[in-house]
Amino acid sequence: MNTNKEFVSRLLKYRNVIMNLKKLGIVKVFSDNLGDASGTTSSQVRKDFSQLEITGNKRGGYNIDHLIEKLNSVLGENTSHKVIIVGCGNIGRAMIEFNGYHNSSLEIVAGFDTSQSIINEDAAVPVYPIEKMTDYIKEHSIKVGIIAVPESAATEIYEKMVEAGIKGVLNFARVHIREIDGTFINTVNIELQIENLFYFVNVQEKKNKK
Amino acid sequence: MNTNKEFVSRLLKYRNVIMNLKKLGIVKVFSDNLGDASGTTSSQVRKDFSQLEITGNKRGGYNIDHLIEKLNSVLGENTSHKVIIVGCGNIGRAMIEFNGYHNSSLEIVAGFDTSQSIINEDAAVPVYPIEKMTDYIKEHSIKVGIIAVPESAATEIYEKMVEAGIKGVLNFARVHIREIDGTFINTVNIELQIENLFYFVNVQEKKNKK
DNA sequence: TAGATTGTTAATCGATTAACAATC
DNA sequence: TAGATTGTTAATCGATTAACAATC
Repeated sequence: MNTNKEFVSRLLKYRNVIMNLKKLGIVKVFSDNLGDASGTTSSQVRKDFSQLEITGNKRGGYNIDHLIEKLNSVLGENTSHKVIIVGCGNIGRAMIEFNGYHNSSLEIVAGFDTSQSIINEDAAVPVYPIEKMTDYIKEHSIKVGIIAVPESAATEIYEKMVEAGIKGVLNFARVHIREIDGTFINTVNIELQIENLFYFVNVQEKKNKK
Repeated sequence: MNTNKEFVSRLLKYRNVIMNLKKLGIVKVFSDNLGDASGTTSSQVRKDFSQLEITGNKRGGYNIDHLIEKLNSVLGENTSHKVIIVGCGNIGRAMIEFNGYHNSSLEIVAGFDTSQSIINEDAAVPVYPIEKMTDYIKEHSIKVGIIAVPESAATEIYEKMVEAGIKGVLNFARVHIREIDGTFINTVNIELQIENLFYFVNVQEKKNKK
């Protein structure tokens, strides 16, 4: 079975769309609709489902409850995912607040920082000094962490996290971190995304002028 | 020539790495090092350069100044990119602040929101009521915008932005937005990334237990 | 039934990788 | 020279797409 990142991300998108449809009272869905809503094609949807041995009805599409059940058994129940965050500057703090009122699957349970002025161990989401990170990860069996520190510190923090037992990292720093065996890194590089957009916008603009 | 997103993103990464090397006083770089630092392979680097007709020296690698010049001519100078942001809640505000002290290529010039309490037209980065968005985009010829509104509002905002003249959008909302012809959307879905990590971490954990 | 949609196979496509001759 | 690295070609790989028979 195909198990790459893109495949899993598509499955997560499908589930997300389906959950929204369910809220609207919809009972069945066609590969065509699901493709549109997920930004892919009907072929792709059917192919993916086929790999998971999810079957539909030749004319009636896919039953939503059935889909959810199957997707959950592959993806795991969409329960809350406890996560810590290192670096509680702008992005870090935004993530913590985002966390609070958005009823998502993501639950940030603690933050860590070096700056004395940011530390607040009594907040709803406590922010501890970085020295306490290793113990916290071990005590709470944290498996996934977010890195929101400056690029110069990212690799070092990553290594410390992994040493303490973290297996997955979402990296907001603007450096490439080399994955340690048995761990996973997803990188979100906002500036790169913006620069990427400008490239395509500019190229098109030049074309149009011709 | 190859012009997909991944290709352009690699070029941007190369430039970023090279700029850092230059700061360190380094004059030439090998495809091997550049691959490592960008999270790709030496083959890929040489292939990419070959497509851009960037040449190195059979034993001496690539001259950094030469590389920067060539990359700039393809990617455009890395000057400041003026951007607006719609939705100034948590993520939006974080982006605005991030913007301030990080000397990056990204410059957020204005924010827009519907919430009266957030609006502040006199701030360093002013936040206007959403009604003023269209005029602002036209007056300042803004080409790229960030969407940081709840998913229910994302598509509508996108369409308004495009109508006003925006060509590229960075989307933080958790929905797939269908691209209007001639425009570009990059999506950053943080929750999806986290869920994606948990999937792989969990799969591995199960494997290890066996 | 006629029409629509699935499920699956084969074709396509393009990106990545490997390999190695050229050459500094 | 010997060794290292580029530049390019060909091979590989896998994901996506297209197509259509099966069937509800």
